[in-house]
Amino acid sequence: MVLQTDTEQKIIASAEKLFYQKGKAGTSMQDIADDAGINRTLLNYYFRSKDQLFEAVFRKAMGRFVPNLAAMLNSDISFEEYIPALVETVIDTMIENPQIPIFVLQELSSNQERMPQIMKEMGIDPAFALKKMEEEGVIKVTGGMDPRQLILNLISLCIFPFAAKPVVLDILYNGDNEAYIVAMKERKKIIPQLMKHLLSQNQSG
Amino acid sequence: MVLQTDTEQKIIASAEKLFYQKGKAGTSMQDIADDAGINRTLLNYYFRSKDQLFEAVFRKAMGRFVPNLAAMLNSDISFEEYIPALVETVIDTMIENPQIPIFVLQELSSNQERMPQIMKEMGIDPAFALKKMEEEGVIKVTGGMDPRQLILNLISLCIFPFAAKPVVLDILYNGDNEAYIVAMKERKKIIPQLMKHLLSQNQSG
DNA sequence: AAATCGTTTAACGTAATGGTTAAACAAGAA
DNA sequence: TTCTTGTTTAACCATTACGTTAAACGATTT
Repeated sequence: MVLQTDTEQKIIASAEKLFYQKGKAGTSMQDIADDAGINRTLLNYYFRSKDQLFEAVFRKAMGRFVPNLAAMLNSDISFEEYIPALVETVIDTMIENPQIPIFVLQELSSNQERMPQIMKEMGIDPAFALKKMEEEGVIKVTGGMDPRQLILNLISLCIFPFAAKPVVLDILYNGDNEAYIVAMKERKKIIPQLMKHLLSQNQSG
Repeated sequence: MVLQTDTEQKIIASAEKLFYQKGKAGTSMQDIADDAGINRTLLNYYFRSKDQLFEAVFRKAMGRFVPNLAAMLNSDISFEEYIPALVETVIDTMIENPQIPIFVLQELSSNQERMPQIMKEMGIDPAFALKKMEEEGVIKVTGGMDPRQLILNLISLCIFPFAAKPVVLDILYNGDNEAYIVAMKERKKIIPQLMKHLLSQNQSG
């Protein structure tokens, strides 16, 4: 069952598309079947229930960007050095899947119990990561600024413009998707610069 | 009908709570009725349909933070001067209603047609605002950096930490809501500082 | 040809949802 | 008291959703 059949892939693709757009409750099994061009019962053949299908989609979505963050939090490399590469991969991932952030956040917000467990599954141990940051002197480096604020800034700058894509696209870029993408790619440079300043400025201050 | 009856307020309160948390499709009229402690039919007495009830909640939510942004975009005061006050009010609003961002973004993402119209209703004319920014020399001030990137940074830093509250709270603050709030309030200072640097640095460079 | 296995479909049952209708109820006005 | 008006409820209808069951189909194997 490791190798997915054609139909199975079509189902997942349609489920992703629709769940991302309309959410779990807003998408019916029929919708997914129609989009995949198959009969509805077939869904239950591959995934016993809507819950299971959704779970598959959700975990796949989480798996797309959590590892990046986990890698940073758990990395040996210094925080500062890690930033450019992290930003690059995160933004590239987001360009390909701009709907994932709000999809995940919406689900986590309506189903908060599940998050801690998932985080651990995905290999994030926040307490450990924070302790390590302190040991590595990130706090010193930032001249006393809470490193959590630093992380928050970084993540916010990377992800929000995608979470708010419909709004941003419409208001700031007049619906011109090309221009939007170009701008997002520009941010690969802008954000590390900004972060670098944040670190170096406080270091000397 | 301007003055809301007690029951009507209870309904709105429950509808907000549930729509924010579970989304439109994820919330049934029964859920809302139960939460408000009334009979389900009563909902249709006050709001003819679920659509109308949702519409009321949605517009109220939009009305909570769009005006702030609109005010900035349309303000006479210079961009730079405007920032601290804007950040303060936005963050205060978000602290009170942390679920609004993803609620609104989710709805806009699954129902994109409605946004342009709503924006105009709310008094935002993006083309005008951008043109005005150029005239005011924001581009000059930022030394060529696209002012849209500036806005994007500002908004991202203000809103994302709330949009991702469940995650942030759990991972960075160990579920300690007090600490989370304190951190969010700290950002009222952090963000304007950061923006100020962004402007002044590029101005002299 | 017969059997087997993976795939696909049609039809069914149950439960939940949204919305309507008509009736009960309470309080104040005539 | 009676009437009226705003509020609340119970019962009902049509639609939709999810999941199951049993049967059909097709290709490969025996």
